[in-house]
Amino acid sequence: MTTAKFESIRDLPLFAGMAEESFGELVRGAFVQTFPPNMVMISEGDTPDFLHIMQDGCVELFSTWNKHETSVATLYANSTFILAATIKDRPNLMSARTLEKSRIIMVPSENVRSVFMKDTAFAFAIVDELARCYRATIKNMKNLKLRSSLERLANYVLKHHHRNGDALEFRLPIEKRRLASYLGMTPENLSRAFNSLKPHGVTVNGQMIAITDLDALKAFAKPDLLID
Amino acid sequence: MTTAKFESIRDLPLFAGMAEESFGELVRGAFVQTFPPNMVMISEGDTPDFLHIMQDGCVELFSTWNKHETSVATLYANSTFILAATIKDRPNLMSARTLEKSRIIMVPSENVRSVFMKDTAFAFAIVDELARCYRATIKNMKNLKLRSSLERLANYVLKHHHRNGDALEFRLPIEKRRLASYLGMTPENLSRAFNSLKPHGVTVNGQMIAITDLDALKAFAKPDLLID
DNA sequence: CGGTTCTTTGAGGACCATCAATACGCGTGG
DNA sequence: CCACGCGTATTGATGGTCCTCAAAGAACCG
Repeated sequence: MTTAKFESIRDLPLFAGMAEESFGELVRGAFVQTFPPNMVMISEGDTPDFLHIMQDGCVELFSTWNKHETSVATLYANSTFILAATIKDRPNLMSARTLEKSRIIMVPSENVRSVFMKDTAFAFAIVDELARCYRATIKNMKNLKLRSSLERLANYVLKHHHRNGDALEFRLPIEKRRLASYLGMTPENLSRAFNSLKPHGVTVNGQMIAITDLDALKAFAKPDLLID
Repeated sequence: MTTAKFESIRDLPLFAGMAEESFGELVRGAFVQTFPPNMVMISEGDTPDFLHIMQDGCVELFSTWNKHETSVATLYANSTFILAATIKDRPNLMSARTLEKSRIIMVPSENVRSVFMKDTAFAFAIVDELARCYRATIKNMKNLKLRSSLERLANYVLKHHHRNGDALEFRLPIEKRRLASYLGMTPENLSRAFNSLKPHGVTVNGQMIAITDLDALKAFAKPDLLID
């Protein structure tokens, strides 16, 4: 069966509810591709021929304008991307590069659009995913516009504290220069910002982050359910 | 027929393709409400009971955190809002206030979700609208992260030049302090920024904006299809 | 082990926010 | 019609945040 090699994504929220037949039609003509690290696989402005689903690895979405570049998001296993561009059949607004060796399932955009019309469960899952991405981006923008860079960093530390099972010590998942770009600051400033967080209960050693005073950090960061 | 008073929205992209029966079911229990100017009708954190469709007037979406407020978007006739929150049945991420007296159609969120499951054309239209909003927000974020405040203002002027049929002179649609907030700056700085645009071919007189040198403005603003 | 990239630190400057004061616009009521 | 009050817009002075440039230290990789 040709769908066998795509079993690993069958249970993702985006596909779990759809009929077996629809899934078969969706992955017809799909293929798995492995990319080496640090490879730009999508450039903004391109028309999206494939919906991308990450099976394994790490991918950064970023954008460029007038010699400036900014990191928009970092994606890990089981993420889908350029869904919106695929659906609307419009040019991608962001570029994508691998940060590590990554295995990615490429589903032809036409399949997505045609199966969407036939399978209600799939359609609903797509709406759900789009709405989720949209809301995540709104949160991101609020974060940028309402907080200083130090506050953004503090909340980033708190968020990853939770993502690591409330561990008080964890490793940064990405390079600091990319974190800086994601947070809308320069690497130099990120370095200084980490130092400025020391009085608020955060110490840094290389990639390792340690929270020494969780209450102080929370008091400073003021995390918010409608942003974080 | 109860759908008569909703005929004005029947031709909006979101509803145009759906079956008459579905439309009837959608607007069952819907109603029109008129709000006075400067009234907060949605507060972030609220659960969305109604999809809002603006028939007439002007509404600002904004957000607040830690005593700071920022303007996210300004909506005019025929816009829908809080669609994502309605679909996901999650709390609103933004507040909404009227800037002028506004007439708004309130469609029960449950109707949206149930009709969505039955009417494929409606489902597709919702995906289209969500994808559009998502992409608009990504553009907004790129604008904020990749450009200086002066560049953002220059591109704002260019965009409204096009929205007004390429008129070289037009009236600002909103107060300057809201424009400042939308662009991520203070009113004082916006005032100075307008002055700084003079060498680039823009003069300001109250609410009136005049482009005196379109080429110079474009050269400075470097507008981009993937942002603007 | 040498080269490359990333990170850190310092000095200086650009950009932007804040505060304060004045000018402007507009609607209300005297 | 004018005076007044209120919110908005502008202008200047000042300070903070953040970027740029430069150089040194640390980590990574062939």
